[in-house]
Amino acid sequence: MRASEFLISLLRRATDDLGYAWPDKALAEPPKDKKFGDLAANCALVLAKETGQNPRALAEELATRLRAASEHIARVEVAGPGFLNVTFAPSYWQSAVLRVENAGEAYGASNIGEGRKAQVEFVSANPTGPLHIGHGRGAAVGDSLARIMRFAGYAVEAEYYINDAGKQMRTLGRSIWLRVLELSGKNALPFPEDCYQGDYIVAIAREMLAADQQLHLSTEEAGIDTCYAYGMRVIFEGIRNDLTDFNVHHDVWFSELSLLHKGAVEETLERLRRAGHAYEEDGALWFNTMAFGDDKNRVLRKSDGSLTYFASDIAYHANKYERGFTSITDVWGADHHGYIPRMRAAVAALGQPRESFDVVLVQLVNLLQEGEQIAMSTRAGAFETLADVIKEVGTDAARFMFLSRKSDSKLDFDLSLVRQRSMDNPVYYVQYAHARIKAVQRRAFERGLLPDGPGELALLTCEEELDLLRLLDRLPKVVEDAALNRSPHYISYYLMELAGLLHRYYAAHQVLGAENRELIAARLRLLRAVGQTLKNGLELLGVSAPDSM
RNA sequence: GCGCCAGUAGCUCAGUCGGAUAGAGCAAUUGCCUUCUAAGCAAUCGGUCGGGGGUUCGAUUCCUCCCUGGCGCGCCA
Repeated sequence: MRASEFLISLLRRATDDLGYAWPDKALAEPPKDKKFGDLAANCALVLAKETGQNPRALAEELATRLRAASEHIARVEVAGPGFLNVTFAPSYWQSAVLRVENAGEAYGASNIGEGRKAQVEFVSANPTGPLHIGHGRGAAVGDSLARIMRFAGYAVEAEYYINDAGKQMRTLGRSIWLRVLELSGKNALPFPEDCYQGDYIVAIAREMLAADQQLHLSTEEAGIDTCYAYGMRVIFEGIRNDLTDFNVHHDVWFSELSLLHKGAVEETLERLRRAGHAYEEDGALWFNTMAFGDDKNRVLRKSDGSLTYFASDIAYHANKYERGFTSITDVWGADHHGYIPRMRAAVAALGQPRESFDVVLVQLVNLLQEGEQIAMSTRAGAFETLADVIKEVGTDAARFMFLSRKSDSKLDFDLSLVRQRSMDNPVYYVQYAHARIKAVQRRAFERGLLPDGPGELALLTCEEELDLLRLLDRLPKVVEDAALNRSPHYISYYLMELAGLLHRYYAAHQVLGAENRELIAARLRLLRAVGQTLKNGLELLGVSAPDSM
């Protein structure tokens, strides 16, 4: 059991003995200042507030009981307004190594998800052009979130929703078709503004013409259809390749068209109508989202008979619930935030609990070079696409950069910084810690010092070692928090801190140069546990843990 | 005009279901490589947590009013 859980279990017993119910808001966390001990518990403060008691007196009573409660408790002090500052015996922290060794690759995993079926949907970019850097951030966040939730005990499926129906797909076909005509010298008209401008459209047109030199002789209708089918396939292949290169995995690729073919959208509209949430007005079909807190009601079917995106999005989410997910997380670009109230309204109208649906907003990415903004124009400039960025800085550096910020805040992505090997670019700092450990292990092996030696963990008593042990102990809690708050960046910050402690330890103490073999063996065990923990954390971010750098 | 997000050290950012003297990296200054990887370590410097009120024993955190920036407010997709 990790330390904070252990402490809370002791405190629960103590409060029980005193005849109080355990306050759920009470926490046991490392204090800001180490001089306050290993963990600070605020339960006396919370309890005093609830019961109108003197917090310090209550804390004293709890402290007395706590001191007698376990041999692992070395010291308990009442401080400030009524904190319980608790210091554990080193033996407790040393046992963290055992917990890492026993769990191995699973260290940090937990079961707070209780096996609930959870879906994380992310990227879901329309297959009308290559992924750009903003999609990359959503991809990193969604993919990492799926990994983290899986590790925290959810049964996670990662999904990509393909908007393969609707007007923009026809626009794609038309864009390519017009380029085909242009390249064949048949059309001197200026290229329309509402068509896709990117160079990739021209490239696809050229490719198609090379394969079929008679293509431009088709009728417009057939030409557009051909171009659409071909273009979508090429672009979609490109998207899948980019995601693979970016170490991003989706379990399910869900087609909007398949929903329409099944009649699921009509069915959903009928369902809303029967439930009294949809009504006809001005020749259109409306959804009364205001009844669920939205600003205004929204159109489902326009007066010209065509469906809105919102209609198929509702059907899509209804479908998610039909597939048995009880936790649904959508990762959206922040420019879609205005969509949240109506989607929440839809979830409520479908009779699903509010907490079953989450949206993680990912803010736009500001692409810089040497501190200067690179214009994200429609022109296909250098480094605009995700593929270019990966090529330029690598998957590890790009993912770590995306995941080391709260997703809902703007991100300056400076190519020159992400390329740099400095603390401005912490991915190397963390990876280097792992590589250093591996280097020591290799050297130990060469010298015949087995990394698997028993090593008396009780010898790990210096301050740097205890700092590492205390932090190892916390990983499971960090993963839980990251999963519950849908915040992959918690993992990044944890890893930077752990890497920092490792580097400090490395500089302060010789592992292989320790006084005796027992101490060497104990330190090798500690290093191995730290290495495993770094690796597990990096895996959650989808970043590699290299053995050497 | 309305709504969402943000404003924390010179820069980039954590922290915010109320807690103790607000943290990290970078930058700046100064040390540390004949010893396990210097992509590293140590030390110094650096703050009215955008501003004003309020609630509280206690507010960067909660409420309220402003200021600044980004985004969004279609029978668009």
